[in-house]
Amino acid sequence: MEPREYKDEVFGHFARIGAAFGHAKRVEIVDVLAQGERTVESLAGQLSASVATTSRHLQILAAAGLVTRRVEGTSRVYRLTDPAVEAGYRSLVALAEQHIAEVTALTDAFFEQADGARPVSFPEFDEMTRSGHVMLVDVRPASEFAAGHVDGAVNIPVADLATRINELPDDANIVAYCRGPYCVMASTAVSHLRESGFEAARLEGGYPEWRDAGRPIASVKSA
Amino acid sequence: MEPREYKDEVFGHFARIGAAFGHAKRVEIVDVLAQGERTVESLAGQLSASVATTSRHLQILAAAGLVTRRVEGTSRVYRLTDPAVEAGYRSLVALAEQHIAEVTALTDAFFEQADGARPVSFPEFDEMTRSGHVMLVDVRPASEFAAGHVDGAVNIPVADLATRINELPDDANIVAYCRGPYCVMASTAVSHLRESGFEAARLEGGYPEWRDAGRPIASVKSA
DNA sequence: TCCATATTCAAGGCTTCCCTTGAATATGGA
DNA sequence: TCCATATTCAAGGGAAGCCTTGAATATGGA
Repeated sequence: MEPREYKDEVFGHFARIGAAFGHAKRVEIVDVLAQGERTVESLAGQLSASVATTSRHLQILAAAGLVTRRVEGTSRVYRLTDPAVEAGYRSLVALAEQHIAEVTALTDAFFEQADGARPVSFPEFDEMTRSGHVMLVDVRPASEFAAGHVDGAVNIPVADLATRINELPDDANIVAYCRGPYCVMASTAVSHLRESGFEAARLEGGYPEWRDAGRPIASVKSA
Repeated sequence: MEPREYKDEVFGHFARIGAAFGHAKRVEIVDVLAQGERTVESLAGQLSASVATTSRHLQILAAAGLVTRRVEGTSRVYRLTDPAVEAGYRSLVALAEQHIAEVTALTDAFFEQADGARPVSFPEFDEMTRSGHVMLVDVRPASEFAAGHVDGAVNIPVADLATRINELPDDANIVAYCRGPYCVMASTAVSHLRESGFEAARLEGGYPEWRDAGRPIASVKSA
């Protein structure tokens, strides 16, 4: 084999990984799977994409070795192959944040108009906790909460918020979080809560950022 | 802006970075630029690609914020925007090595037939140094050697090897290195040296791996 | 066995990307 | 000023990727 041929093959393999991250829906799949495993249909709903398209994207990710699956009844449950995939995804995001000014501008603008509130940083959250009654709400789906959550948080998935809003004390400051700085669930929850008369704000980072900062976490043991 | 629309935009930006890494030639460009800056023409030669194509790829990388350039006379000298780009590239490579079995298989097979010699690991190199006369040769181009090299190495670019072969002592064990485990220059040099009757082997890692292992390095100060 | 559910496959039309060729632009020096 | 050099741009053909639709496959339960 000629050196040129060898190089094209090796770099071609590297490029396959890059290309796997080269479509918005596939990046979103990785983002969601980083929180826990999912069936095809559940992912399709999350992505607002058809099941067939989602299945195709999952196959591309699987061909690049980024995801694997497990059969459970008639469903196939996909998950990230290993933690290195999430690490790779995070370095991709870091590059995007650093080099594409639009990402931060877009994010600031979206959340500004979505919930009209400045996010609460971790130190600010600590301060709020010391000075008053704060309730921390994890608005992700129950399965993600079970896989790992901020120690002391209460799980109220954003889908259930309307029916469970009576569980919230009137006098508390409510702080909501979800999957991370680009996840909109906490923002949606905050704007609903504010419309219902609560004091509410969104935590700046989500569960992965909290965990990676070495802060206390917990998970639900399966019975 | 609707949440779905926002997500598509943000993940679309992330995907732009992924897509920038989604072509073999572009990955190779990043690999080469990680060793030091280069002009378009010089890159084109290295890639065995036309200047126009290389220029186009560089523009795609620049649009993703991965490279920038500097004008020098009639040339434009491209470089990686910052060290985070190399870090991102390395995590891509790590994913490929871990998940695509073909990469390691291909690499082993290629070097086996290319120089027929097992590469020398860093500990083995230390052992060789202790027990006998070893000459370490950096076969990369002079500009890359100048930007940083293994402390104590001698620079003989692979292109000059034929004319400078008389600089090498007959009785030494020669160990060659270049840009890394996927770089073929050291392998080419080793097979030439062996044909000329020298004892020669290839170091398993290249300069970046040596440096990242915290081993002693040096660089040439510009006069 | 038969049906409902979950996923994958196949065909198509549409868009995007890639490379080649040849022309256009810009810079430095004769 | 004029030319040589280095890079970028523009147009066109060919390949690859994406999404939709509808059919095919596989599993669990009635």
